[in-house]
Amino acid sequence: MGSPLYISHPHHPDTRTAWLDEAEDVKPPRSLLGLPPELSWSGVYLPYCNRLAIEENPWVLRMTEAPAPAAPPSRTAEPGPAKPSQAQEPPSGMEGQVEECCLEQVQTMVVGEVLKDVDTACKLLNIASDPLDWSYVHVQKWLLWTEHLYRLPQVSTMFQELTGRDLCSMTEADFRQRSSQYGDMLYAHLDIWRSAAAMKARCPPEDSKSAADDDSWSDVMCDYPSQPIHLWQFLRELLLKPHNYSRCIRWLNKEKGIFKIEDSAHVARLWGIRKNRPAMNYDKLSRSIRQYYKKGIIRKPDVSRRLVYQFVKPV
DNA sequence: TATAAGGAAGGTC
DNA sequence: GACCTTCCTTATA
Repeated sequence: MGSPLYISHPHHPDTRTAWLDEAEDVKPPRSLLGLPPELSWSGVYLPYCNRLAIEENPWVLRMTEAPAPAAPPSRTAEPGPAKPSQAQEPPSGMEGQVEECCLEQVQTMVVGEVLKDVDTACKLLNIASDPLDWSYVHVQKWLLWTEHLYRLPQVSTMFQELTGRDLCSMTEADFRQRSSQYGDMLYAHLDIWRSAAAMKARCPPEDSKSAADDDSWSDVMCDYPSQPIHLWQFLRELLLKPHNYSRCIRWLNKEKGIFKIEDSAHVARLWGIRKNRPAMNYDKLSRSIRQYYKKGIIRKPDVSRRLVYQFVKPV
């Protein structure tokens, strides 16, 4: 694998370890999200990398390469932020090496998760991972996706007729000018994507593959190269990413291929984004699923239940 | 009211 | 023609 990333915060040195120490249920300051007080945290659904982006927001998330492995344990990508361990008794000898090793492993793991999440979104949206390669349509897809993930109001209209290159050339102030409330969040999110793209470009192919391939996801994609995705494939892809999508669709019995759509509107919206069908809803999506009955791809389980379907050929 | 089932017509590739 | 998408009616929990 290439050089590990060091994710630091220019003004809040504790933030990095703060979110590393958090459990699954990370709750960034409400004010940073611009969340109305009536919106409960249970309504905020964010994949790992997006929680990361929001956790840092509206500050700047910096992803920089760590120095060479031989660097001292207290190394940082830039001067200033001191790690929490420095405020305590400095570890020495074996203990310090173990701590440093663990920290690097965690950092590598986190970066891997970020890369995987970006990779997942790229495949679901069918867009390039590098924002510089995005067309107008790709930018709108990414914006719709971001709106969806962050439960933002419609902000994509503020960024119309922009290519990815246009977007990348914009400053944070430009983003704020177009959306005073969410511009900084979008800017931070885009920054993560750009950093991830830069990382992928630097990593050897086998490394980027290992970072972005923890299950049969890539198998699904490789089985159907450059073909329009089918609904059943899309659903399976969501199911194969429980880390990100278990709140909207999940296996009830993976061996038998039985799954349940937990949030029909959410899944329909994801499918609509993927297919550029803004008017997609569960009524239409379910009609498409039912077309699979005759084809022997999906059926209702023996004991029919609402929103529960079964792949005829389990994964 | 939301979901399920399926007919019918039309669009896109 | 395959694969949806859209719209529709009817049935059910």
